Amino acid sequence: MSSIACYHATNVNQTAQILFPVNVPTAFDYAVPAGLDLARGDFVFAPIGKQMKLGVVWGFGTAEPGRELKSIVDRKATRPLSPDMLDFIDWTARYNGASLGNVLRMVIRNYKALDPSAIVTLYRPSGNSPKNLTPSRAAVLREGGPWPARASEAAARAGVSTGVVKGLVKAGGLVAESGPVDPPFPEPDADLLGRELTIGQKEAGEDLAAQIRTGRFNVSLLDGVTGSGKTEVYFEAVAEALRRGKQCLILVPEIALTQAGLRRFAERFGAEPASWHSQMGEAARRRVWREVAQGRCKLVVGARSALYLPFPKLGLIVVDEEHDTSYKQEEGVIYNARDMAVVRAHLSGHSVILASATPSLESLHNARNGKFAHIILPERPGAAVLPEIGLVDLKEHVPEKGKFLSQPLLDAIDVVTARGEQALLYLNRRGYAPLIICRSCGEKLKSPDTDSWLVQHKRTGRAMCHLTGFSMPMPRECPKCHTEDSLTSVGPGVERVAEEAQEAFPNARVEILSSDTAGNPAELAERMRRMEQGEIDILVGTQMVVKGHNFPKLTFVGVVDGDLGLAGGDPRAGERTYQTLVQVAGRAGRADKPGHALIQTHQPEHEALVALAAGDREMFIGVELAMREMLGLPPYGKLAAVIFWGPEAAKVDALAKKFLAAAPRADGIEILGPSEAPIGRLRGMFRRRLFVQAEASVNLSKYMATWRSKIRTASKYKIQIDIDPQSFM
DNA sequence: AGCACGCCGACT
DNA sequence: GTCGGCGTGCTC
Repeated sequence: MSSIACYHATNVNQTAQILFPVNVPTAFDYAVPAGLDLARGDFVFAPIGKQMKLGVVWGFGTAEPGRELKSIVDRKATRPLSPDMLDFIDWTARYNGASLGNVLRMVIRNYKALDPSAIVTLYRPSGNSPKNLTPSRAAVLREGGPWPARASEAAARAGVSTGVVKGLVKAGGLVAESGPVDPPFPEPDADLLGRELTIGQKEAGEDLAAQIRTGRFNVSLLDGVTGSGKTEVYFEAVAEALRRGKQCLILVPEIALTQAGLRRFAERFGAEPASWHSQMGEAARRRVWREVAQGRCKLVVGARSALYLPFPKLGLIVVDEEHDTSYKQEEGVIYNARDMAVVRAHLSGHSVILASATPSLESLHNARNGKFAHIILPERPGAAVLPEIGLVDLKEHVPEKGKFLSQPLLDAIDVVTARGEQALLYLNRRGYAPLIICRSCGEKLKSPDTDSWLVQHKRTGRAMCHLTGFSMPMPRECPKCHTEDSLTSVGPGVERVAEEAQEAFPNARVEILSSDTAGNPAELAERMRRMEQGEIDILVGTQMVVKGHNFPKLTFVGVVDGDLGLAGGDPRAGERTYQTLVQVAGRAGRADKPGHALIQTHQPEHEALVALAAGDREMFIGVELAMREMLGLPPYGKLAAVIFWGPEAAKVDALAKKFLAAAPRADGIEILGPSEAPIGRLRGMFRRRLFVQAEASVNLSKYMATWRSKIRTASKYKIQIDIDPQSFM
C-alpha cells in the first residue's frame, strides 16, 4: 500500500494521530500521504468508519510494520489550533474524566467556520440624496441599516422588496461593494474615556493592569460589594490587554448576558463586543467562531462554553460573578468553567480575573494563601453602606395560620410603601405551593417515575414538576383515594406570597418576577423597566431578581425563607445561602437612601445568618473554612461524586456495590456510600451515589479514571463521575 | 456524530 | 413472511 510513497524519504513510515470531534477516548493513527506537510493542530480530513470527517492533528509517530492504516486525505488551509489549545483540550479531558473527542467537539462544533466567509454584494448609503426619493426608497435609507447590508436584509428591515434597493443604486442613493457575508467585528477602542472612577477604583484598575503587563500567568480575585464598580475596574485590565494587541474573554453567567450588559461594553470600548451563548443561531455562531479563530475578534462576552473558543492570542479572561453555580456544566462533558479558565490561563501564560461581590470560599482561600492577588473594592460610590440586615425568628414571630409573612416584615413593607418607596420579597420557590397533599389519605403528588413533588401553579391552573418539566391540569380529586376537593397546597411559592402581600396591602401594586411569569426576554425587560420607574410597589421574586439590577427606589428587602439551603447533606449549602442572601440584601438602598433587609428564619443562631446580620464576612469565612478543614472538604481536600443509574433498583444497587469493591487501594482516600441519591428516582431511572474524598496531595482525577476503567457496565446501566461536584442531587 | 447491526411489532 | 422502529456499539 505504501510502496508508491517510498520515493519520498521524508514521509516514509510517517503516521499522524488524528483526533475527531466524536465520542472517542483518544486520537487515531493514520498514514500521512507523501508530500503532505503537517503540523500539530492542523485541521485535516480523514476517513473514519464509512465517513469522511474533519479532525485535528494531535501528534506524530512511525508506522508499525504489518499494520494497515487508512490515510489522511487532505489538510485544510487554515490557521491550526494553537499548542496551548491542544494542551487545554487534553487537560480538560483528563481532569474531568471526559473523552478527548467529546472535548474537541466543544471546540469545533461547526467546521464550516473554517472556510473564509463568502463574498457577496453589499450596499451602503452614498451620502448623496437620490433622484426621485419615493416613500419606499426613503424607508430603505432610514431603516435598512446597519450598513453595509445585503439587499435582502436592507429590504426586509425597511419592509420593501429588493427591487427598491437595486433601484436606489441606480438613483445614486446607495453604493454597491463586495464584502464578506459575515462582517468582522468592529475593533474595540481601549482608550475611549469610560465612566469617572473613584480613587479606590483607579488604584484597583491600575493593579489589575500591572498584572497584565507582567505578560505571565497570574490570578486576581477582584472582590467588591454590589455596586462597588467591579465592571468598570476590570474594564481597565481589558483595556490594557487590548492595547497589547491581545484578545479578551469575559465570562458571565448565562442569564446575565443581556443587551443592557453588552451596552456597558459598547460605552467603554466604542463597539459592541461579540457575544457567545448556547442558544445562538448557526450563522451568528459561525461568525464569532471564525473571527475569534482568526484573531480578528478582540473582545468576547460569553457564557461558560465561550471558554472553548479557539483564541490564538488570548491575553485575559475575566470570570464575572465567579461564585455563580451556573459555571458548572452538569451534562455531557462535566466541567467548571471558573476552574478551567484558570487552567487555560496557566497553559497559555496570561492573566485571569475572578470577580465577585461574594467570592467562593475556594477563591478566598487561594487569596489568603497568596496564590491569587486579592484586590478589594470596599466602597460603594454614591451609596454609603450595605443595607442593615436583621433576622426575624419565626419561632417568636409566628405568621398567621396559612400565611408566610411575619409581623415585622409586614410592618417594614408598610413603612416603605407609605413613603412611596419599593419593597422586594425574595423567595426561591416558583409557583404557588411547593407541595400538593391529599387531606384524606395523605398522598403527596409526585412527578411520574420521579422522586420530585409537583408544584401547584395557580396562575396557569396546573401542577408542575420543576425537575422534569412534567405538568398536568390541577386534578379535582386525589389520584390515589379519589376523594373530591381533598387536595391542598402546602408551603409558600412566589404566587402565594404575592397573593398574601396583595391581601395585606390592597392598594399596593404587587407583581411577580420568576422564570414562569417572565418567559421571554422582552417581557422580563419590561417588568424590570416598570420596577425601575417605580410602577411597582412590592415585587415578589425568585433567584432572577438577584442578578445585577438597579432599582433606585427599592429600600426594603424581605427574605421569606432564610432557612432554604441550610439543611441537607450539601457541604456548600451554608456558603450558597450566605452568598444568595448577601446578593439579595444588596438590592436594597442603592441610591442615596440606605436600605434595610429582614431575613425570616427558624435558625437565627446559624452562623451563616449571624455573620450575615453582623455584616461580618470574615467571621463567616473563618468559621466555614475551619469546618471544611476539619472535615477535609474543599479547599483543603478533594471531592468527587459517582452516580449510578439504570432501570432496575436491585441492579443499580449491585452495580454500585461492585464498583465499590473495585476501588483501587490508595492512601489518603475515603469513600462514603453508596447510598440512595436525594432524588432516588428520576424519569423512571433508579439512582445511587457515592462520594470519594481525597487528601489535597492525591491526583483524584487519575485515581477515578483508574477505578472507572476496571468496571464494565451493561449498556442500560450508567456510571457518571463528577470531579468537584457542585450539585448534590 | 453517523452508520450498521440486531432484535421485536404490524403490514402487503 | 418482510419492512422498519430505535437501542447499542464502533470508528485507526
